[in-house]
Amino acid sequence: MPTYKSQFIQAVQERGYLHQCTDLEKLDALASAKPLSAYIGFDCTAPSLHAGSLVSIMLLRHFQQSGHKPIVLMGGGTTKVGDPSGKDDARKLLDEDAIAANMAGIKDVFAKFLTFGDGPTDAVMVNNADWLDGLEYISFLRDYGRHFSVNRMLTFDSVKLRLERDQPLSFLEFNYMILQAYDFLELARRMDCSVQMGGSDQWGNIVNGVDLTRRVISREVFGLTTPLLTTASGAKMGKTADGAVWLNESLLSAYDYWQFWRNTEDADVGRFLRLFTDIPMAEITRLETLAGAELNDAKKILADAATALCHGEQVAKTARQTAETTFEQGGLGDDLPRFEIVRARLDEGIPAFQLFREVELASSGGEARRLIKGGGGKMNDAPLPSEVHVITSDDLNGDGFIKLSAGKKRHALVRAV
RNA sequence: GGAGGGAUGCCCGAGUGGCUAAAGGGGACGGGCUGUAAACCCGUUGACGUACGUCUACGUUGGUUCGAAUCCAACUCCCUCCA
Repeated sequence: MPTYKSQFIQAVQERGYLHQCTDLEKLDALASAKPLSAYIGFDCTAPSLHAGSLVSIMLLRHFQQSGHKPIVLMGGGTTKVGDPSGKDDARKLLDEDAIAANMAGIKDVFAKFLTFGDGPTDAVMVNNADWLDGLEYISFLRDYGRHFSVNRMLTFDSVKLRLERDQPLSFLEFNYMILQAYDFLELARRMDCSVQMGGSDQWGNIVNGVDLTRRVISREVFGLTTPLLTTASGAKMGKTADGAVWLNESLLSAYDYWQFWRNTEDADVGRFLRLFTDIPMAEITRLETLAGAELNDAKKILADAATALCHGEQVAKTARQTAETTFEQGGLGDDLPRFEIVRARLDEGIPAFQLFREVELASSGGEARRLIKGGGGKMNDAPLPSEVHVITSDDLNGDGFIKLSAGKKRHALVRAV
């Protein structure tokens, strides 16, 4: 493994963030010589970022820790166009209100990973709507459109793959890469930004920005991409039972977030420790030599560290305690979802399938029935004899709770009020 | 503007008048094995009802028929070729 002069490239290399770079040696030399600015763009297509974006966020974090200035670019403008990369269908167009709401949800996360402020290496956040919204069509085409070759644009994966599969690509989406390229130029001008980073699916877009910046202002800027993350068994990274692994606690509880990392596949533990925690390399190297069941300890450390970054130390600790009481002692952790049921109803009795739906362990009565019939529904850790079994206040345990479980991992607590 | 092809459940994809809540696969969920892992094996996978059952569904709207995802008409969107 080669060694690099700059702390940043060294970290990027050894922790597994590097997929492609437009000129690694030169960027390394530059990064060791002076503080740089680098940006990553985030589109506002959802009310929160999810684990898939975490690689990018962590990359900015390392960048800052290495003494450089990270720029978070909110795609308030580009989101209106829609990135065609890696998709067969055009995303449905979001209106301005939805974009603004999404952006508000996304913004908060960054404060946990980066230090914002006015200092030389403090992170800043900008919104490309600031310069994209006011563009004038004809002058934009004349000034910048002439630098883009359609012949070349057609060869980029984001476009080529669509066309090859006979999937529609609107002219609107076709323009996305031009706007993203323009973003880079604009940031180079405004903030002396010299690096754009992003996921490997952004390579084409990034290269376009590098080219455009060179052509228009004759400045050399760099692109660096991270590998596309999948789990060792090939699944897309960032899914839980209920969907995406959101970073906002309002969409995914810290306990579920902790659980997500705790359930990492064996083969991914080392890789994830490098990418998603600040744990020193020497320690990681030691942790990943653990074998068999001992690897579970490494998974807990991974979950602790990742959760602490996103939700705070204390929250991570509580999540861990809940997991340990729930799984290792069969108890009731504090973080399990709780539901209150009116005592009178419970005295009367509620059919099991009905209660399962109410505590959100099943999304419909039918699903709850199937779950219980298939032996996956438990009350107070005992399998339910039938989906119509009536649950009453007699089932409350010594602490005044009824514990309901769907499978081994999903639990909820019911209390009478 | 003209000619042809297409739209099916979370996704892909079969199905050309009743036996179709719709083959098959993927995904997801549950069970088994384990270490809260992977791989593998088994099961489930529209909603509501304890159940015989009822309702909603094959792009949209109408029509033919005892009966339509399947036939007809119009419309919407997409693809291909021509102008």
